[in-house]
Order: sequence, then C-alpha cells, then structure tokens
Amino acid sequence: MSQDLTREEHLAAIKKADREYYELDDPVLADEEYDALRRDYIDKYGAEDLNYVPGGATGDFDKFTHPSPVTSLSKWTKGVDDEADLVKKVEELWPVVIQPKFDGLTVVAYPNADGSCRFVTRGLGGRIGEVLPNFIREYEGPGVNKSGYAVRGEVYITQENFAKMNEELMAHGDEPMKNMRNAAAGLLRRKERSPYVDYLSYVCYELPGEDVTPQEARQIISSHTEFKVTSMQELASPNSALEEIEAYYDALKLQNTIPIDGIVVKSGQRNSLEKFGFTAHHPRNGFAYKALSEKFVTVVRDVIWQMGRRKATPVAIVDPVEIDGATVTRASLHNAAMIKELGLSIGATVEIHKANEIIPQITKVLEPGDTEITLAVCPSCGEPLEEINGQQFCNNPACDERIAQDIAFVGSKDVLNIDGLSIETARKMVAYWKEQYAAVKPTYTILFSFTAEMLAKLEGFAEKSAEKLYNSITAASQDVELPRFIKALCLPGIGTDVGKILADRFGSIEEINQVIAEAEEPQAMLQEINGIGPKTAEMLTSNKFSMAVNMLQRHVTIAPYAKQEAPAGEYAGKVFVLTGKMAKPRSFYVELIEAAGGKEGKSVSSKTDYLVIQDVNSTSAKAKKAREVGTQLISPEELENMLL
DNA sequence: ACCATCCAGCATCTTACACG
DNA sequence: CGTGTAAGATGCTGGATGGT
Repeated sequence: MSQDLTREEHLAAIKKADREYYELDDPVLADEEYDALRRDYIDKYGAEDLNYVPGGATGDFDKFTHPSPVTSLSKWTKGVDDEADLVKKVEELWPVVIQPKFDGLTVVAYPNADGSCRFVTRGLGGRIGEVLPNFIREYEGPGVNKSGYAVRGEVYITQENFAKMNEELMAHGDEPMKNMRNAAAGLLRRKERSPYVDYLSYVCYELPGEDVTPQEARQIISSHTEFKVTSMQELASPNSALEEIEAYYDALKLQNTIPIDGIVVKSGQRNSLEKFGFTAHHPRNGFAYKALSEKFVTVVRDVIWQMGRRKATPVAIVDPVEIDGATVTRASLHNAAMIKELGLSIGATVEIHKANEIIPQITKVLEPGDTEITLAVCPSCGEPLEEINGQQFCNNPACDERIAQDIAFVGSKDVLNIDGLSIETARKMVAYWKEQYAAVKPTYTILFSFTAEMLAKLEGFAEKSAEKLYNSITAASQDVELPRFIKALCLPGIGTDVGKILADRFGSIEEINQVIAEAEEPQAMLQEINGIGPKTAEMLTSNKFSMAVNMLQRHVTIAPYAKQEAPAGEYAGKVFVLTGKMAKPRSFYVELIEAAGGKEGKSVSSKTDYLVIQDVNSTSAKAKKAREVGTQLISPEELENMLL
C-alpha cells in the first residue's frame, strides 16, 4: 500500500495515523497496517524521521486497562500447606476442574471488530498491561478471535524450541538465553519483531468474567478462535482431589512437552469469578497446586545490609548455584530475626531453593559457619541503628542513603511516576548536592531544585539525558493527583490507601488542614473514618504531617480532585452482610448496596445493620449471631425492594 | 485474639537506549 | 561499539495496621 507514495506522503500517513490513535483514540488503521507502514518507511528512508514520540507518551508500548484485573492464583504447596485445607478449599469450590499451570507469561487477547486481536500483557498489579504489537505470526490478521470475548491465555516456549533457538543464536555468534520464561517475555517486548517469536506458543484457558462454565469456555475458544485451548479434567471427589491432582501433574511432567509449574484448580461453577470474587491479590474461584521446589546446597560467603527507605535488610551472598536456568548468588534474609531463627553465620553451608521458582530463599543451615553476622550502625551513614522487633532502622534524617531512597520512592511509578529517575540517579543527586551546597542540608525535595544544567553534571549524564530527566521531573510535579501527593509526603504508614481515603473524604489538602484545625478532637474525628486507626490519625494531626505538606506544596501542584462523597439517604453507611446462596450473583446485591451508600461487611457483629440471607429463619451461625446482636435479617428479595 | 489488607522490601533475566 | 542504567516481567516474605 505504501509502494506508490512519495516520501512526504508516506511520512504524512504515519503521522496522521499517530494523531488518530493518540488524540482521537479512534484508530482508522489496524495495528498491523500501521506497523507495516512504519516498517516500510524505515526500510526505505531509515528511522531518523520517525524518531519522535507519538502522542507525547513515553517510547514504550501502548497501555491497555483490563476491564477485569488479571490476578495470579493463590498457592497451595505440597509438603508446606495442610492437606485437610486443600480438601476444604476443593469442597467450597465444588464442582472443580483442573488444568496445567503454564510457566510463561499471561497474555489476554481482546477482540477487535474484525475478529483480529489486540494482545495485552498482565501489567503491574494486573490492571494496566502493554499492548504487544509483534505477536505470533499465525495469529495476525482478522478472524483470529471471532468469539467476541476477551480470551485469557499463556505464552510460553517449549524446551524443544528453546534449545533450537539457542542453537541458532550461537550459530550467529550470539549468547544463548538462560531462562525459558524470561526469554519468552523478552522476545515479546522487543521493538522490532524477532523471528524467534515464531518459536513461542500460545494456549488459552478462560474467558474471564463471562457467564459460562469452564467447559463452555473451552468450547467457545476452540470453535470461535484460532487459539489452542488447555487440556482440562474434572475432579471425581473432594476426598481424592490430592491424588487426582498429583496423578495429572505427574502425567504432564512425564510428557515433558510444555513447561508447567503446577496445576490450576478452579471452580467448575458457572461464572465462578463473579461468584467467589477477589482478595486484594488473588481471585477466590481457584488456586494453584504447587509441588515443593527442589533444594540445592551452597555456602554463605558474606552478608550485606541493603538500606531501604528506613530499614536495613540483610542479603546473603552465596557461592553461585544454578537453579532453573538462573545463576543464584544472592538471597534475601528479610531481617535479623530470620538470621537468628535459621542460626545462620558467615561460612555456613545452607540449603537453598527458589520459592515458587522465582525468589532464592535459604531454608536451613546444614553446617554452621564461623563468623557471626552483626550490624550495629547504618552501612551508609554510620549512625547507630535502632532495633524494633528484630528489624534494624536508620532514624538519622541526614542519612544520604535514606534521602536517596526517598527521592527514588517519590519518583517511582505509584507515586509521581518520574520517568528515568532511579535509585542510582537519586544517589548521584544527593552526592552532587552535598558537594555543591554544603550549607544547605538536603531532603528529598532537592529533587525539584535540580535544573537541566545541574543534572548534566552528574556522572553518566550528558545534555540529552539531563534534558529528558529535567522534563520528566517538571511534568510529573504538575497537576499531581491528590492521593499520589499524599503518598509523596514520604511519611511512615501513609501510602496509596490512606491517600485515597483522605482524598475521597476531603477532596483537597486545604480541606484536610481546615478540618483538622477546627475539630475539637481531631484524632477522634479522623479515626471515625473507615481505614484510619490511632497510628494514622496521630501521624495526620502531627507537626510532621503539616510540615511535610508545606514543603512539598512549594514544589508540586495538585490537580483538582473530585471527592467521592458517600451518597446520602436512609441506607448511607449501613453495613450489610451477605450469606448463603442467592438467586442472583452476589455482586448484583453488593452493587445495589453500594449505590445506596451502604457497605458490605464480611462477618456479623453488633455493627452489622442487615444480614441478607435467603432463609430468614435459618439457624446458621451467622443467623444466630445476628439475632443475638439485634441485626435485622432480610431476604435478597426484600433487599431489592428496599433499595430499588 | 484473629484475620485481611496494606506497606515495604526482596532477586533475576531480558531489552532499549544513551553515554563515552 | 562496549557498558551501564532503567524498566518491565515473574512473584515471595514479613511486619504493621485496622476491623470484627
């Protein structure tokens, strides 16, 4: 299509597509066409003209917000967790199906109108993923996913293809890749499509959040998409669940054709995701069975203390061991209490494994070493550390490392999201400041005083990178969302959640200040807010809080925030507990309750206003308790009539 | 007293990109 | 062109806090 265009027309076509995509949010060109257009241009004229950032965004992949978060399953590990617990879980989810748990990366295929797909990774926290422009060749083009549903699957590389790829890499004089899963993830994140992408496999396993059973989901995927679908088996009975799961796992291991790191055990009920809901980290409609990972033996050569924002964390340096294709040289020891519990000393021979095949962990001392592990002073500033509950804290506000860590924290994704500001750069900034401005004691807010010229003086920085960092600091300090501003105060215990709670309740910093100043008992007043307890209330009413706010407000502007007033009305603030089976999905009733300003409670107490239960004459524990404490029992139908 | 959730901290591998 | 930094992907641990 770009064959008969002049260079100017070709470039104009690309820029037009950029505008449509980023500004109008209504792409006219399909992703594939757009990519082809760019590729052709680069082939003919080079990449120079295209060296701009479309839409002013970062040069990364496009982001996509998942309508339903892509969370990972909670785990049940053989030999660690209770077997009775597994049976209990299975009973709650019954009927139950099992599937292989692929060791790859989760990718969701969102259908476009023409049946082509937009492939999206999990993303941090499973909420906002990246769109993968260069996915598997056979799935490009329309008609791949005609189901109309978002399909969730796993991308992985087989042992066979991994070996083949490494052979080819070495034949070209390149380094072979070490780790199968990271190789798969890395290949997909390349800007230019790698031919090795064709070695990846994609297998789908569910239609998240849809009103179907797992069997129906499988059926839909295999008949309306071109994706492969996982194998699946129904369990015969909860009591034989463990044997059935293990037999299934062993059989898959024996085949040794796909990389698996466990078995998915999930409810076979219709729309189970909706029925069972989520915890903060995991869906409740299933869990993953894991076999205990293999143990290795190594020697601890040293223990270094890693400083965080306040806490010192011990990390063991061990003789390198090869575990699952990765060379392990370090293992976190979490805190001094853990060192004590393990009886660890330097020179000790230890048992090490990878917790869930990722994090190296020392589990046991086999032979004691000779040198005791101690830490009395901060490895950065040399001031004595304070020990609280077996953990070491540096409370020296002038500690360089502490200031650098705060700067990196404020720059991190969840706070001000300053592109290009990491801990390394933060350390250089603190060092530079102390050298140049010996008279002015640095705090984390020095970050906002750096000009591009100053940044260019930092080691490893030149004009271009200094300009870039300066621009991202400036951009990030304007129109900050209120919850992020509150988190950026760097106060202990004040994070995302407290920020959101305060913002929703008060809407602005001025309002918070005013309410605290005017309340007769500000601490008691704050504690009445759900989610704020005595510690948080004390911090919020302290001098520290108001000083931090004043200081940060000098550098950062806050965007107007629409506070989420609890809806007023008869049922505002009332607590409803739901129990037992109901005609409609629970979420339906929960939505009704929340729309009326009420809250869902999990267990019955004197603070519960209503217990929603199908049989109001039930003698269940919850119903009994409700009668005891004077909570009103109502049926779901009554609830509906009441709130609608 | 117990449980759920939040906060803070952790390792490794891989790619992109700017620096020098 | 080699090197270092940044960022994204995977997911674990343990203490603190708040709610019941």
